[in-house]
Amino acid sequence: MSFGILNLSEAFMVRVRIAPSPTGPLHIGTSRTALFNYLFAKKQKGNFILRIEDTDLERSNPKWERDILENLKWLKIKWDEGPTPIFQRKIGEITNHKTQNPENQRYIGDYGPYRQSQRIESYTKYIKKLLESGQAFWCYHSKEELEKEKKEQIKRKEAPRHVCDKRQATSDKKKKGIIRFRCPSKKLKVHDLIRGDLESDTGILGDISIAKDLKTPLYNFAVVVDDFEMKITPVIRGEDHLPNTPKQILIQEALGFSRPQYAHLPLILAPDKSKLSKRQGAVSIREYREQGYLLEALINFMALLGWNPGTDKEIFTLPELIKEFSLEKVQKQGAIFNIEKLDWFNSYYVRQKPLDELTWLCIPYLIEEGLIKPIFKIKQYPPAYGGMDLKQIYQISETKEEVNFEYLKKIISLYQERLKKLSEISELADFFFKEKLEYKKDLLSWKEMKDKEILEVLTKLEKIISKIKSDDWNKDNLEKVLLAEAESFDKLRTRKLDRGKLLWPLRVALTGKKASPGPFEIMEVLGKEKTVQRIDKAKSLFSTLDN
RNA sequence: GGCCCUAUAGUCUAACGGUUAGGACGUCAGGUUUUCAUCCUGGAAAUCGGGGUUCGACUCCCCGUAGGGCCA
Repeated sequence: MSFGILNLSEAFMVRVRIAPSPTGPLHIGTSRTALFNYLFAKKQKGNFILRIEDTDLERSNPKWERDILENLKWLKIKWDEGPTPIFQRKIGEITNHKTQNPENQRYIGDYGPYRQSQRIESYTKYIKKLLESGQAFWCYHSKEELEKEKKEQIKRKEAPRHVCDKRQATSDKKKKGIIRFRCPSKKLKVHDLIRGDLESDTGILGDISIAKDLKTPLYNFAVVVDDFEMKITPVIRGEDHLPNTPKQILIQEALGFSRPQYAHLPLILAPDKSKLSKRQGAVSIREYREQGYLLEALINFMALLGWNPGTDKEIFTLPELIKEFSLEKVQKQGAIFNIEKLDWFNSYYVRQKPLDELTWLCIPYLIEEGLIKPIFKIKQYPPAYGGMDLKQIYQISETKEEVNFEYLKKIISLYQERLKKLSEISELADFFFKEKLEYKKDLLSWKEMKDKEILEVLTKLEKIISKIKSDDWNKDNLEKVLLAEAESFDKLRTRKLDRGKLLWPLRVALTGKKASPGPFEIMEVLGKEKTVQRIDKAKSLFSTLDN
């Protein structure tokens, strides 16, 4: 890994990065920062880098790094560089049944990420340099002493900071110390691509800590070294880093580094306007993915949180975003994460999905709820005909019936317009997979219908339906026959047409639910036998009337 | 406590000194529909407050206020 010599085209290349700490799963905020960096890089035909800031060994965990990588890939935010060109996975390899989308497996990042833990030599080099020039020093003040100093400063209404009065050029093996940087006092002007000119007084910074020892750099120092060596510009990051910027610039200047451009993005806020955190609910991409939000919806939603194209267009694909994106259109104020808008985007993209793909995406949720089980059927052929063939089918858990993908696809098609998120499918469509429906007989009543009337309707339905031939068992024909009947049936009693008297009890008998798709398409999927069975079951609820 | 950032409907935002302050989500009403959803039509809803600058301010400046971030 070397950043020493860059050729000319590289020197002028836009290179941006995100630098998450692997201390938790990929956060919505981090993803949005990643997205903006990615869009900026791609628009400028530059590179986007992923750098894992894992110097805090106690809080870092490889499992979180894996989560960050996996979910960035799922979002199709691909990074362009890395030290290890090893990350290739076999096409078709499946890690998690919920990621079972053939699209995702075609590309898997070609590189591992940069990691701070693998760049210690660089940090040591520059810490030594500052120590030698006297711009940094060892400080051995105890926690108690620092605490006391701070309290007194607050009492005097001064900025809390440490100004060391016992600076040591070399380390003292016997005592536990820390390396600090002496911040020069001056007025510092910074131009921010989003916020404009900012000015601050660095005199109040004191002697900031930059490393625990020669091999353990602290955040503000490591960032400066990394961004310089990786030739990052502009640094596009969250607004929470704004106060760090002057510190980092002073360190840059002490080291003789060039200054990158800066762009500080507005924060994503919880509904109570505080910084979005775990306390307010789901904040990781993984959680949204598992709930059945589509990456298209998440990307589109995140892009519009703090950015707008300047037109009324709201629906954007990733390539369209790359085309339209610019930092000038990024907002200054924090944006509240509005889940209702996300839901709207998601239901939009669900409706746009090709049905095959949507079915693939929904099946895992049916499996997870235990409604169906995936099973493999092996067909044996003589060797000359290829030996054997593996076919995936599904078994309905309750009835042990075997159904194929096409059957599930028919069911999913009924819900394409009804799903806000994929996870809802099992609750909405469970009646297709149940042996017995659980519902109260009152539910069969449309408006003020009495038991006697309901029974009459059900009997009539059963009679008509059992006459329909299997060959004619399809939605259109069922609709034709039953609608005609509904009209003549109703005309006998009331002047105003009310098809509900026939269709509501029918639909409830089939589904056991007060809301569902229409009865005709449901009947088509269920088939004649089950349809008749279910009407019969509904009739049996009124058995006392019969006698 | 110190420093910094921000301010248009409930929410995301448009209007780069002159518009009946526009769009989207949500919400409400109506239509289509057996129900739900989709779809269509329509409605309610905003420039934080006070001073300036200007013929004219959502827009520029100042002071408040409110919210947020960082530091420990």
